[in-house]
Amino acid sequence: MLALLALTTHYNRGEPRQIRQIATEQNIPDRYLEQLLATLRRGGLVRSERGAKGGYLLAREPWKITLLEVVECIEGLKTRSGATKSSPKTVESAIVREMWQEVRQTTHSVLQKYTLQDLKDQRDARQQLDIMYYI
Amino acid sequence: MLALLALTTHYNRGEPRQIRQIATEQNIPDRYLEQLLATLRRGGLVRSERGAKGGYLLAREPWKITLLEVVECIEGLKTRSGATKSSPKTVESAIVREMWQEVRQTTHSVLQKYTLQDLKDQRDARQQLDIMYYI
DNA sequence: GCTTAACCCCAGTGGAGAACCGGGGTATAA
DNA sequence: TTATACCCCGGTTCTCCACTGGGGTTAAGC
Repeated sequence: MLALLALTTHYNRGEPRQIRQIATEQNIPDRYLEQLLATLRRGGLVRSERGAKGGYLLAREPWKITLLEVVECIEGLKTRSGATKSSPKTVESAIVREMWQEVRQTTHSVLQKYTLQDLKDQRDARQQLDIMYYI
Repeated sequence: MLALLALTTHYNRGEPRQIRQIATEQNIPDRYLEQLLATLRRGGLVRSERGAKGGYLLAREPWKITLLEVVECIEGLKTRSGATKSSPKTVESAIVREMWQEVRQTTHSVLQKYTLQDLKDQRDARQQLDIMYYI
């Protein structure tokens, strides 16, 4: 999220952002961040440019990338416990499962209502506030 | 959850329910269930009677026990990553943290709106439906 | 009182996933 | 041609969860 927020910030510049920079700014180990960004690239959320002066860019406009997409991309759309006919053996387990499904659904709807742009806007507003308080 | 649902079912009988029975009915390893119930007891959600003919009972009426209480009891009200002055270093991380906090809050509100009684009612309704379809 | 059924406490094991590190390879600007 | 930065793959460490096992203590029933 921090990395994508960083990419969002530099989105309008049109030029790629390097792993190293993001890593040092956001205190993320760079080799680790590399893997995360690779996953996001395979998921079609960012694109990369290789070679010197290369780096990463958002693949789409930041207001078209929801946080839900981000989460599902990096944690891989888990259909856990082998969804293939893992039958809800008892009525009780089915009820409990559905209850958890509802929980899951609400978190999805929260994550879906925010985009990277929203995050950036919030951050900008917060920074403005901090400056005003500082004065 | 399954164990508590079982206890809810037998709540009106006033007599305790044994770990073994619940375990076999709900396909839970009994030694494991023992620990979970011990945790729930320490959290004040169930009470136990020792000795022969002992077992577990709900500590309160099932409509006064929310699923949120259950979850927080067994997973221990985590203030993760050492909440003690783990300062939100950057503005970005603060924003992201607050976003996750909102997700967390919505799951809490979902879990809070359901009680064990609700779960039991749902199960009873489901069972009735199953019978009708069977006929 | 003795047995037995049940809870009680504590200490460990195994697997999964997340975070992270390292060693090389490949594309591209200068 | 070289330096930069992405690319791929494999391994390590840590933590949590589910689960197991070895003993204790309480209390009902004979």
